[in-house]
Amino acid sequence: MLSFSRKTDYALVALAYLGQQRLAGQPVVSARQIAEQLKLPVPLLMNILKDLAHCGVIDSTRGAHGGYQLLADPSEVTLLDVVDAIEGPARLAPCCVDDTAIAEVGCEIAQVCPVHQPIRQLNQRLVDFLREVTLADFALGGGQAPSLVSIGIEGKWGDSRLDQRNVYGS
Amino acid sequence: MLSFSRKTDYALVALAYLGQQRLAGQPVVSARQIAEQLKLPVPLLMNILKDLAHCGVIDSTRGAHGGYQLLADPSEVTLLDVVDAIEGPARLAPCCVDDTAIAEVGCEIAQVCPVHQPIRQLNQRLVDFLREVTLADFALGGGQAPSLVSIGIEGKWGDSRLDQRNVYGS
DNA sequence: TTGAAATCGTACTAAAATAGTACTATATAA
DNA sequence: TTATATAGTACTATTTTAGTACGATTTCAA
Repeated sequence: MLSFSRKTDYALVALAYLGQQRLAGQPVVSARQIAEQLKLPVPLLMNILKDLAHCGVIDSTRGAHGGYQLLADPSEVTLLDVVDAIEGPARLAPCCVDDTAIAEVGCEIAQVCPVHQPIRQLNQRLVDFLREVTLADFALGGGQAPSLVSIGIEGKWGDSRLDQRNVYGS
Repeated sequence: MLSFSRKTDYALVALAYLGQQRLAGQPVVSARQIAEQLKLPVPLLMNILKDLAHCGVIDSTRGAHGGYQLLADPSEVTLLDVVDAIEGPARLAPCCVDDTAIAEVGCEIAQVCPVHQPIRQLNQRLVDFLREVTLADFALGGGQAPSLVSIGIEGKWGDSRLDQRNVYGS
């Protein structure tokens, strides 16, 4: 539906939290602690953090007193990195990326399809956009969110809430 | 997955086709004809066209010799119109639009969530972006695609293909 | 060396959204 | 009156997403 998956959503919240904790002098945080603070299901969050670690967005330390921490500066981590880590390569349509897969499937209207090229161009703009936005834009006190304030919308903090993340049940 | 649904995809192809037909002097086209030309499942395409007509993007004529046609100039129809018609209001997360629904659900981390406001701002940028792009950008010969060529990517037409739309089986 | 706390990897199940179908009613033109 | 077309609605199947489970591995500390 042209929206982030809930997992990407969780990832952003978790990453913002990691950013806060680093500023507070406690860079390494366990999945359990994050989940408890943000009221997220623990095993799901663990999977998300695993993905993020696997893609190099965060660093993981095993064993007792282990946990996760931000690797790079928040302004170095782009929204594209996060989306790619959780949802796979961002693309408006399969044909925007996966040429071989298309060939396999064999789209019959190849000679007719009027939207292939425009959609690829759109996709490129989307990707560029996702690369512009960084974690610093999502972390309280972690930056001035340049690419966000540039649109002239500056709501106040404090009445924040997310959506239907599963904080009301299990 | 931050992508168009297949139905939106079909909608864009169909709309582009309607644009072509109008230029060719045959503005009114039946769903069956569109589906045959573009190798799309007829009943599904009909549902899509119904949605588009319902939202005023296209006009429908019933009865024999009836069909669908573009209402406005392609440069007047935005990508946001199409996405809204097919997928409902575009939003990166539920909390970007639906404040009452959030209240019902009752997100427990309201006082903590660090990403609510940034995501809403992002969403606003996305919506603005979708409003910039028009059908003219998708119709062959229907315009110079200003918002697309502006990124400097101009592939040639002709080797177009879409993705796994169901053109290879039923 | 043992136990607790943590991540790693993988596989599985459940739920939700999407894709696609079916059918009846209504309108229009010949 | 018949053929062709959309309107509306409801249903089913498929795919994707969300969430769970579990055994293995690493680390620290007693």
